[in-house]
This record gives sequence, C-alpha cells and structure tokens, in this order.
Amino acid sequence: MTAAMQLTNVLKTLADPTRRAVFERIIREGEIAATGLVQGSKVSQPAVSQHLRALRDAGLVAERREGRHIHYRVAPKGLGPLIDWLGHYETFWAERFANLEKLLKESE
Amino acid sequence: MTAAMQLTNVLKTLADPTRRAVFERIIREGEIAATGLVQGSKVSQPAVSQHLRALRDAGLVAERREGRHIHYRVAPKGLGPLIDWLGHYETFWAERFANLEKLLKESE
DNA sequence: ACAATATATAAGCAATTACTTATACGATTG
DNA sequence: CAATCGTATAAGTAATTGCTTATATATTGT
Repeated sequence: MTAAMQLTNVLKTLADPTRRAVFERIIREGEIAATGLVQGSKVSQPAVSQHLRALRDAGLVAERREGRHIHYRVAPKGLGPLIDWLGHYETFWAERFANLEKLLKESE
Repeated sequence: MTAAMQLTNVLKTLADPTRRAVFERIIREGEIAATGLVQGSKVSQPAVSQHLRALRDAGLVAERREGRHIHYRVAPKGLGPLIDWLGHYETFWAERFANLEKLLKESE
C-alpha cells in the first residue's frame, strides 16, 4: 500500500460526518465500547459497527476486547499520512502548521 | 455553512486521488491554466474542469482569468478547516504522545 | 462575421457509499 | 444447556460520485 493510498483511505474515512463524529467521540472519551458509541448516535448499531470497521481499516482506531465488550481507542499513528501530506506543502501555511509538525516530530 | 460542513467539503474534495493530483499540481506550479492541467492528466478535459469546480467550491483554489485562459492557484486559506480541525485535538495528541513517551521510559 | 481556442455544462451510466432490517457470531450468565 | 448481551455480517436500496461523449459558452485572431 503506497502512501498516497493510505492518505486516500484516511481522507475518505474522515470525510463522512457521521463516521467522523464517531471518531471524535472516541478521541474525547479516550476509550469507549461500541455500545457506548451507539448510544447517543443518530444511526443504528450496524451502521456504527460499519463505521468502526472503516476507522480500523484506515488505521485510525485500535480495539481491545474485554469480555463481550470491544473498547475502541484512537491509534495515534492513524493521522500520520494526513500530517505527512500537509507537511510536504508546509510553505503554503507555515505559520499555522508549525505546532503540528513539532508534535509529529516529538512523537517519533 | 458550519465549520463541520466546510471540513467535510475539504476532506471529500481531497479524498479523490485524481482531484488531489490536480490540486498538488497547482501547488507545485504556483499558477497554471486549465489546459496545462489537462495535459499530463489521465482524464478528459471535462473531468479536469469538474475537479477544478469542486476544488473551487471547497475553497481550495482560486482562479484568475486572462483572455481565454483561466489560471488556477492555491487559495491559502483553503486548508484552514483541516488545519483547524487537527489543531483542535492538538491537546489530545500532545497528551497521547506524552503518555507514549512515559510508557517508553518506564519500560526501559 | 467566421473560425479557432479555452473552458464549462448537460446527459447518461457504472461504481461506490451509507444506510436500513434481518440474521449470525461470540462471550457471559443462570 | 439455554437465554441474553455485545458486536459483526448479509442483503437490499436510494443517493452520490467520477467518468464519458456531446454540446454550449466565452474570448481572441483573421
């Protein structure tokens, strides 16, 4: 899988508002089971499950099974392709990007 | 238009590889006419034109008419919604990275 | 005015997407 | 074991997408 394909996957995955909302909720909660995500969601349990699969396939979340529950959490490297891509065009938006690149370097 | 909607537009627009390639070419060239973009593209002139419209509608490029030619250039603020969104979770990433660092140190 | 060039729009179509309901799987409890 | 809970998958569908060819709309030059 090329870097471009990974970036495409990340962008496509985050482009859907419902799915992005799930992702943002996982970010806020730190770790949360699928049931918790279904509660307070506008869509059905299967829809949430499908979004979770898409997020996992894109490398954006990781899961941890605990009995019947599966707890989802953010995969810190998941946004890597996106941040890397932005970094290539840093000169166009250098001032706003400075902080993000600093964070990326610190995470390595 | 809410910030979330603008972000959705930016992500959707960049998620298509062909359209993103057009955007990246505009970045590299600085300013380039639609004809130049069609040359060296895998898709037809109308396809390029449609991609340019999508990029413009998403606020990612601006245009300047010069006679028959329309020159496209990057709109510097176009990626704002994306940068802002990433920055919004900056604290989270920082904490995550800090935890990761802490874990690495503890495992030594 | 006419022809040529640059770009945009229209119409149609196959592929993809995001959802639904129904069902299956997996783990726990009684 | 059976019942139940948490989650995933299957199947179907309406809407969207990205492309094509054909045509329209500028703009310029002869």
